[in-house]
Amino acid sequence: MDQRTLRRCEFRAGIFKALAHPMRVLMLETLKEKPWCVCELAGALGLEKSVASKHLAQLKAAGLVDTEKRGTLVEYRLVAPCVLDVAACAEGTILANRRRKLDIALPSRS
Amino acid sequence: MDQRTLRRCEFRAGIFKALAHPMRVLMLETLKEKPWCVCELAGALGLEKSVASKHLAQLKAAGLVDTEKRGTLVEYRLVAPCVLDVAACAEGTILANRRRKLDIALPSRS
DNA sequence: CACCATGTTGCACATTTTGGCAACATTGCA
DNA sequence: TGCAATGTTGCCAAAATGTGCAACATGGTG
Repeated sequence: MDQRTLRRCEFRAGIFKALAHPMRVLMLETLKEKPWCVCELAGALGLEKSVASKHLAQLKAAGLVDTEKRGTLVEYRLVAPCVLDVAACAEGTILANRRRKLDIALPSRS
Repeated sequence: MDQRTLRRCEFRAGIFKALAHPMRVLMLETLKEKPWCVCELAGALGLEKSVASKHLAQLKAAGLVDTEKRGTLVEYRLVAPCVLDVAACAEGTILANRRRKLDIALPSRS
């Protein structure tokens, strides 16, 4: 409960908050392949450009993506690919545990 | 942009949303050592018991923790420890990248 | 049974987040 | 210079979230 622990939890919660939206997860997965500019992402995902820009700004504030200006457009690229691996790990663990509980609840299916 | 991809992103965003609060992150880190009941956690973290219960309910709905009734109290235990490793990985990557950018911006410090 | 400890739920209120629209800034080009 | 393309920001309304308090449910004990 010391201040240092609280700071760490706030920082990590901030990272997770940036990931806590389906469209932002989808954006990161899209950026995994190659950098995209805002209008490309907005078009591919069916978003208003302002909405896409705001989502990307949140990801950037969390340090998950970075930008590079190229003339009149802004390229976003993924910084921390490990968060996507983590998402896959968590999803796998949670689904496996959910299945395990169902097997216990319904043993007749064995 | 197919439905299957969208479902996956929604599921993962749901996991991250459950993690997107400092107190819930702290709860998971606390549960890493051993199972705790609600009143113990509430007391240790300085929370109303109702608040602690609601946070834990969110973690349980996301599949990150599980419960076991022991008489009049309810024990919560961690299901997916990998999310804590993910948090550490992401934090490390982000902080390293942040430092790298500062070094580029301020090369005189080398 | 009454009583207490533990958890959960309902409600009200404040805060935060989200999406859409318009306005503005910046860059490239004719 | 004017104009078009790209991004960002400001504002607002709707939706979601967080917190505290009270009420309720459940299980153990005298």
